[in-house]
Formats: sequence, structure tokens, C-alpha cells
Amino acid sequence: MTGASDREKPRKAPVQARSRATYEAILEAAARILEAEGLAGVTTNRVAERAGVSIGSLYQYFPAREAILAELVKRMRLEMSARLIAVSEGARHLPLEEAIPQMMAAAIARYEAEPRLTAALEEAEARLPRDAEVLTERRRARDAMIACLTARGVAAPKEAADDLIAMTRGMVRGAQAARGAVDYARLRARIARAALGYLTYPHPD
Amino acid sequence: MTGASDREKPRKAPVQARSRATYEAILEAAARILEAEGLAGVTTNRVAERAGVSIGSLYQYFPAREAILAELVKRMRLEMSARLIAVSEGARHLPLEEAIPQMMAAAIARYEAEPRLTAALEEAEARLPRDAEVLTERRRARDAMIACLTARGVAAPKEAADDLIAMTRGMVRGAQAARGAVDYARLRARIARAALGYLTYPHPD
Amino acid sequence: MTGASDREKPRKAPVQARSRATYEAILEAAARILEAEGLAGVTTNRVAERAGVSIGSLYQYFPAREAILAELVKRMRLEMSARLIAVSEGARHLPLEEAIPQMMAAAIARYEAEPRLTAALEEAEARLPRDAEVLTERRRARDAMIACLTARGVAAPKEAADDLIAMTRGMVRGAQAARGAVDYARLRARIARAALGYLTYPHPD
Amino acid sequence: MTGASDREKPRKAPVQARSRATYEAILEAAARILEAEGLAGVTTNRVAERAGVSIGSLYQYFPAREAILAELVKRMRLEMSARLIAVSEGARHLPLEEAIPQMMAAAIARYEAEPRLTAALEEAEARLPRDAEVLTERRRARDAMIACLTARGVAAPKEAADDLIAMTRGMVRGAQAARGAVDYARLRARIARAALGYLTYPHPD
DNA sequence: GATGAATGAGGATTCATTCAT
DNA sequence: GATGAATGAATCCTCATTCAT
Repeated sequence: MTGASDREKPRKAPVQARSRATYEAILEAAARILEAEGLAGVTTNRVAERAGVSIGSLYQYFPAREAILAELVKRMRLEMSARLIAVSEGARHLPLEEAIPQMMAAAIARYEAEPRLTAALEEAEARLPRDAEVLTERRRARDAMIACLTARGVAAPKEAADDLIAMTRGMVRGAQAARGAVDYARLRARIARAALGYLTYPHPD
Repeated sequence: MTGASDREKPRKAPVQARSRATYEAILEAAARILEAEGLAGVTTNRVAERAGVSIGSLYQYFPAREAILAELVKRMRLEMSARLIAVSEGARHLPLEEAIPQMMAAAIARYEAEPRLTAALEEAEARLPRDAEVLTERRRARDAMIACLTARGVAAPKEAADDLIAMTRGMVRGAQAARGAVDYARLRARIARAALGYLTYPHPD
Repeated sequence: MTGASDREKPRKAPVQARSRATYEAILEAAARILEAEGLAGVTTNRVAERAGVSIGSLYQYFPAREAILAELVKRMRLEMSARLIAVSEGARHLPLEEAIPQMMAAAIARYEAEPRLTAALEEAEARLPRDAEVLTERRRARDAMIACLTARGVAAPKEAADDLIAMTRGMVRGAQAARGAVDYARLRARIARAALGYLTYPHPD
Repeated sequence: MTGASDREKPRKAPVQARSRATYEAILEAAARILEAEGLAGVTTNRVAERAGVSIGSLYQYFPAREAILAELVKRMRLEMSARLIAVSEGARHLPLEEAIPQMMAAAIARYEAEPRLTAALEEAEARLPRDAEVLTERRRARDAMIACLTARGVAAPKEAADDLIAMTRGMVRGAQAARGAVDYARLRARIARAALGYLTYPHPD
């Protein structure tokens, strides 16, 4: 149902210290290349070389190129959902006008920290077969958003959650695609405004 | 400054009828493959084959694979800007609440008509070196949006135009990425609401 | 049902003279390597090199390594069945004692002419997915054998045909596996004797 | 002269009980993989894993992949020759018509018991450098056959022994290569008939 | 003795592009 | 002008073997 096969799972869990270091070195190398050159730059040989590891070692840990990307994507989603959930809990008693800006800020935090890598990973995610764990994390993030809205009496909270997430993503990507440095403080403010505007604008009936 | 070299320009302007037909056949073939299989499916040999043309001929008209994609991207941008400009003129005397929905509808019209091709072309656009003509069309579309907002007294109209475009794109892409058929009528309504919410929500001061 | 997919079919029929020459050069090179080093020696790069052709050209004509082998196997089977059929027709009016030696000689002719290549091709045949044309040729050869036996009143002709073919193959392979040069005249005589012995030995009842 | 080097010999004689168990586990694992997937499936890492042994340990007992296969081949030949010799002795006082069916049955017994493994091991044998012990066992089996024939006044007994062995092998392999389950009782009968026919058919002079 | 991490040569295949005909 | 045969760098991946721990 999810389409992910063994090709996307790490081949063996690295238990020993040396193993662990190699495993992480490979992921780190892949992330750095991804960041600098995009998906197409991530070839198995280059990753291995950059990680200071032989190509054979790379394939000891990852059964296919895709598995490296899948692991990075999974970690990104985990980070994102964790942050969103943390904020949603911390903001439990705040009114919509204060909770939403915090949620939106959490949603784009990773884009702020690593714009290029995050964008490349989202692209990778779209290309990879659907992965159960990734879907789970996306769901958890979405559920946090839905809960946040539901608790504040927002109508059609699921739809709204999806729309807010999509708007946000669009706006960060738009800002990052433009030439020049991004002013994230302003961007956060605009995204918050867009979100609140969307949520408070009267429905037609 | 724009990064586009001769690789992205058609090699020769096809003036004669037969040339013209070949040229268009190549573009059409590329578009159909792009739609069906995404960017990776568009190989020069397959495009030539599908167009019923020899690979040698393809290279008579396009100096490189990228040039084919660049031309398709340019046309997409042209279409989009044309539509937006037309609507902005037609809506000149409408109030914001009516003009914005029309503008937003124009902005996503191409996504509605050819979702897969449009998405693939945007992806191609991101991968290609920046092209002067493409940038021009984007600017024209943006200017139409800006004018529409300025005429209605919107504050920070440039920023707002960019944000509206980005939000819109995010929301269409989000809807299309989700499983299942997209209900475009509802989507248009939500996008319009998001836009109006964004524009009317009070600025902090 | 036969298991052969596009991987085993030549990719394009070579029509032009240059094309044809390349195609044949590839097959010839593969045959020579097969003969000298066995199946494992037949790598696509080595075949291409030996054929004096680039690896890309090889893949223009054959979609996979297996397709080269499949084509060689097919030709071998064609040759074998053609020879057997020809002999069976030429021997139509001969008695069993004369027809059988001729049939057996036909059956091993290719082993005589190219012992190592023929053995290697049979091994390749066993490894490849079943191919419709190959099966057809095998059937044609078998049918010729069956007809030959039926016409002479042999009991259980199908079974006998299969057994004769199997015995023959065993004996040639055995002789060729032994050290030293094979005396094919003697071998033919022994095979003929084995066949006639098998056919004339009284059935238990 | 025989071509076998240290690569085909077990590295150390496993004397202690634990060593012995490991050694046997490796061979057993290799045999099971060989049976299930053929020669190509037998990779050193998979054998080690299946044997529940580290790859390093495997190389303690066998200097190379080939050595594992060589040992299995040797055992097969040992089994075969032992069986044939036993039968030839048990049948010492039987006439040709009774002795030969017993000998032939002995010759194919291992194919009956483990068709796939036996076939794979013969293939392995053909690929491996000639090994002295294997040759010895083959000679012993052949000598038993020769003795059996000589004792019964068969002309050219060496040649006949080789031919019988070769025919037999051809017929079993033929039967096993065909689709469907093999009826070994019938097969044995046919092989016996072929052998007796071969032996009793009058020589030309 | 045992372990298993690491190695890297080598194999199959693709695809943008050139150029002789 | 058109054709399509030819090119070869680049990519993914396997597997026998070694050696530090």
C-alpha cells in the first residue's frame, strides 16, 4: 500500500561504534552534496568519496541510492513533526492569534535552518516511493495542526490544516526561490498573517 | 546575469512550413512525455522518436535537450502571464472581493487544465538556468497582480503580490499532491478566501 | 508462458549495411569469447571491445547482455533443426539401420564443427528464460526424429526420440570433456550403435 | 598436471569438534543454496550467513569460494564411486542382463535423491580446475564399470564404460530438464535398455 | 580463534551528443 | 537538410577477499 520496498530501508543497523560512524558519515556526505548540488548530484560514488568511505561500504549500509535519501527524508519529517508537536503542546492555552504564529514558525523552522537541504529533501520525498514512517510523521504533524485548530473552534479543521501547511510551504519556497537573502522575521510575520487571515475571513454561506 | 546560454535557445527560427511543423512536433512530443512520465522520461531519443523525427533533426532545431524544455517553460509562462493580464484588465472596475477570486482563478487555470504537465514544467524551470524571457513573463504576471492590488489601495503591494502567488502555488500543489481527484471549484474558493484573508487581515503596527 | 521478455529480443533489426555489419560483429565477438572462455567471459564491455564497437553501439542492437546470447542460441537451434530435418527427408526411404546413423551424425554435426562454442551455447540456453523461437526449433528437430522413428514402426516414438537425443548429447559431451582430441568418426559409429541398440533391444513385457 | 592449486583445498583440517561443526555447517549451507539457487547464488557472504558463521571464519576454513565448491564436488564423486563399487561387487555373479540395470541404477541414484544439487555440482565441477581427488574417484567409478563389463566379456570395455556413463548422464539430465516430474522407475528401465542395447548390438566388422 | 567492517575492481546499462553518409 | 549509426562518460551495484579489533 505504501510502495516502499526493501530498497528504501537501511540494510543493516549499525551497532558498533565504527559502523555507526560510517553510517552517519554517509548520511552527512549525502546531505552536504544534496545541499550544494541538488538531487542529481547525489551519486553513490560521490557520496562514498565525500564520506571518505569505499563504495562497497556504502552498500553495506544502504541497499540502494534511494535508501540514503529515504533515511534523510525520514529524519527531516521526524524533526518537523517533533517540533510542531512540541509547539502545539506548549501553546495549548494560548488564543488562536498567538498559537498560530508559533505553529507557523515551527513549520518553517527547518527551512530557515537549512533552506537548500530542506527543499532538496522535499523534492526527494516526492520522487521516492511512499514510505510508511514518513507518512506517519506527516500525519502526526498534521494531527497536531488539526488539534490546534479544533481546540479553537475553527470550522473544517482538517481542510484548514492542509491549506495552512500548503500555503506556508508555498510562501517559504517562494521567498527562498527569489534572489537575495530572506528576511525570516518578516517572512514569519507574513505567513502568520496569511494564516490568521485565512482562518478568520468569513465563510460565504 | 541571467545564466541562460545558447544551450537554452532554439537553434534556428523555423520559418518554413515544414520546419515549423517539425519544430512543433518535437515540442508536442516532449510535452506529452513530460506529462506522462515526468522530467526523467524526456530523453532526446525518445522525444525524437515520438515526434517521428530523427535524432539528428532534433538537434538541428534544438542545440541541447535543455533547449526543448526551456521552450516549453517559456510558453507556459507566456500563457500564464497572458491570462493573468487579460483578467486583470477585464476586472479593472471590480472591487477587491470580486477581482481577487478572478485573479486567483486565472493563476491556477493552467494547473487545472494540465496538472501533470504544469507541475513537471515548473520542476524543469527550477532546474534550468534562469532565462531572460521566462523572467520577463514572470515579471509581467507579477506586475499585473501588483497593479490589481495597488489600484485597490493594498499596502505593500509588491510583497503582497509575491505572497499571493506563492500561497496559491502552494495550495494547488498541495491539493494535487494529495491522493484522489481534486475538486477545483472548492479549491478555487479556498484559495480566494486565503487571498482575501491575507489582504484584509489587519497589519500590526 | 515462455518467460522470454523484451530483454532477450534484439532491439532493432539492422537494415543498413553498416548496421548489419556491426550487429554481426557483436555476435561474432560474443561467439569467439564464449568459445574461448565460456559464459562468464562474455561481458558486454569485452564483447564490444572485441567487436571493435563502442559499448553504446552494442546496446543499440541488444537491450541486454542476455539478448546477445539468446540470438546465438537461436541460431544454433535453427542450424541444428535445419540439418536434422534435411537429413530426415533425404533418408526417407532408407531402412532404420541406415537412417539412424545419418540422423545421429546430423545431430552431432555442430558439436563436431564447434565443440566448445556449442557446449557453451547449450549452457547459455539452460540459463536463459525459455524462448519461443528456440522452443519451436527444438520441437521441429524432435518432430523430425519422431517422424523418422514412426515411419519405421518404432514403439513409443516420442519417448524414443527424446532418449536418443539425450543419449547422443551425453555421449558427445562425454567425449569432448575427456582429455585429448576426439575421434569423431569413431564417436559417430558408437553413437549410431547405441541408438540402434536402444531401438532394437527387446522391450520387457 | 591437474591444475588444482591451494585455492581448491580446505585450508586446515578441522580436527576439534567445534571446528568440525563449523566446517560442516559451511558446506551444508553452500549445498542448500546451491540446490535452491544454483551456482550463482553461492556467494561467500551468503554461505557464511546461512551457516551462522562470520565471513572471517569461513575464510579460516576455506581459502576461497572455489574451495567450498570443490569439497562438495569431491564428496559427490566419492558417494557416486562408492555406490557404484558396492553394486559392482554385490552383482559380481549376476549375468549382464541383471548386472547392468543395477549398475545404471547406482549411477543415477544421486540424481534421483538430489536432482538439483547434483546437477549444480556437476556444473561446478566443469568450471573448477581439475582436482586430483575428484579424478581419482571418477577413475574408481569407471574402473568398477570396466571390471563389470570385462568380467562379462564385453568388447572394448573401457570405451564401453565411458559410453555407458555418458549416455546415462545424458538421459537423466534430459529427463530432468524436461518440464514436469520425472518418473524414475521408467527412466531407470529405459536407461537399462539403452545400455543393454548398446552392449549387445552387433559390432560392424 | 572469531568477528564483521571495509575494500575496490569489475560488470550492466543509459543517454546526450556528434558526424559520416 | 535529413538520417541514424556510433560514441563513451557516467551511473548503479555486487561480491570475493582482507585485516584491524
